[in-house]
Amino acid sequence: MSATAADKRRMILDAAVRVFARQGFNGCRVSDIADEAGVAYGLVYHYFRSKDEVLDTLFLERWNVLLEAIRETDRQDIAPREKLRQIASFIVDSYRHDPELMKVIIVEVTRAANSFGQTHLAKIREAYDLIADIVAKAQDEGAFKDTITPQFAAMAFYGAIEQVLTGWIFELLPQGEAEFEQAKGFVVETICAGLDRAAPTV
Amino acid sequence: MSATAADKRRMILDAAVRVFARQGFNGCRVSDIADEAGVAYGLVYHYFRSKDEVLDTLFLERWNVLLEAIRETDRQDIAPREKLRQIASFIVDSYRHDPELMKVIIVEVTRAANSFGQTHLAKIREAYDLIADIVAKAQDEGAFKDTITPQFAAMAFYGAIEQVLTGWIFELLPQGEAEFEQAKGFVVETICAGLDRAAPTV
DNA sequence: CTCACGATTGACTCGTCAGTCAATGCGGTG
DNA sequence: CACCGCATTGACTGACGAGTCAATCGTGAG
Repeated sequence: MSATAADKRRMILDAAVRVFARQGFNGCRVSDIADEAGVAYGLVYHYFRSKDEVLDTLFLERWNVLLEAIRETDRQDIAPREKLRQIASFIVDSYRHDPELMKVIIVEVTRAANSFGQTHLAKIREAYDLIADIVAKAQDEGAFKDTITPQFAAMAFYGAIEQVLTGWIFELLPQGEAEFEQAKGFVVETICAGLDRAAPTV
Repeated sequence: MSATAADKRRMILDAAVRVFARQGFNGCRVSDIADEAGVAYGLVYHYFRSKDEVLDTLFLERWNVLLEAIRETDRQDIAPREKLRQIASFIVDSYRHDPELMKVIIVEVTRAANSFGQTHLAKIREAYDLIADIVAKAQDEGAFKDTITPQFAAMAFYGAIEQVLTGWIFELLPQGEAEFEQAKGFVVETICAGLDRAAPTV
């Protein structure tokens, strides 16, 4: 029994991740993806309308998982700091599990968001808004000080994590199991200390 | 008297900033740059070896200014927190002064270090290292706690700022004079509170 | 066994651009 | 004025690569 239809589609997506990570979205040919997947050129166009749609699909697939993870975290009855820790954890684990996919999402999609559809921007904004909501709620409850707007806090939080991933992606930071765990703690410790009510407001 | 030779080169660079910001590096033609500059197609190749070299030049020009600003800040005999504040200030002001150029640098270069020469990575790393040095020195002096490695701290700091700029660039955050000033304070307050010795280590 | 239909193939088309180059303009110099 | 050398022009070329499509394969139903 050979690969079924759905499998081929998956193979193309997985191959695309490797190719995009290696050569960049603009630096690769559709034929590179087909070759990497061990599939004929035309089959890519059987499953996807265009090269763009392949990238879109990868992004949406993963980003929706992230959004769901954030919502799930927010549903729990735990301290705001713990929520942020779970989110940081999830993102770092996503990188640990599939660094190439995260590289594509961080490096290629942001750039693409510029040129193609605003669709992605809306999705990305959803994540920021969810994080901002968590911060806003924490401020209402008095857990976080309210001298920083939730929007800025969300940006600082997400930006810090993303930059650490970027450091790993471009080998500007050493990476390994120890660093992954360390990073979760560092990011949350740093950002939350700054947001915490107990922190001195300078 | 019409524009001199050096002026034309400058005009091409300035036009490139506008075009790259509007259409992205990959989404524009060299002829778009020439048109925007009000100059013949071939002249671009008189001053630059290739389309890539135009982007390279823009990036290096600006990044070297940033590096010099960081070094100058570090030379002063002021508290580490004040140093970070000056750096954040410089970056935000760079955006205020020329948002299109910063957009190009952040979106097309920093995030594209992948496809682009590794040359840029070395330059980018220099900035991170300078910031990390400031943090390391602060830890030695006991001003910052040493539970966070200087490298991570540098990433968190730079990442937080860059993400705020990205928010402005993609209109995910409101921008204006007030926001620019606010942002400087927020980023430094948040990150430094987390790094400060006085902050609770969780 | 045969038909039908989706899966699969890869050669081909067709537009798009980066980069070239021969021709022309123009300011300075002797 | 005559000449030189750099600045400037824009039509042209050659490569490249996204997307098309007609032909072939494989399989499940009748």
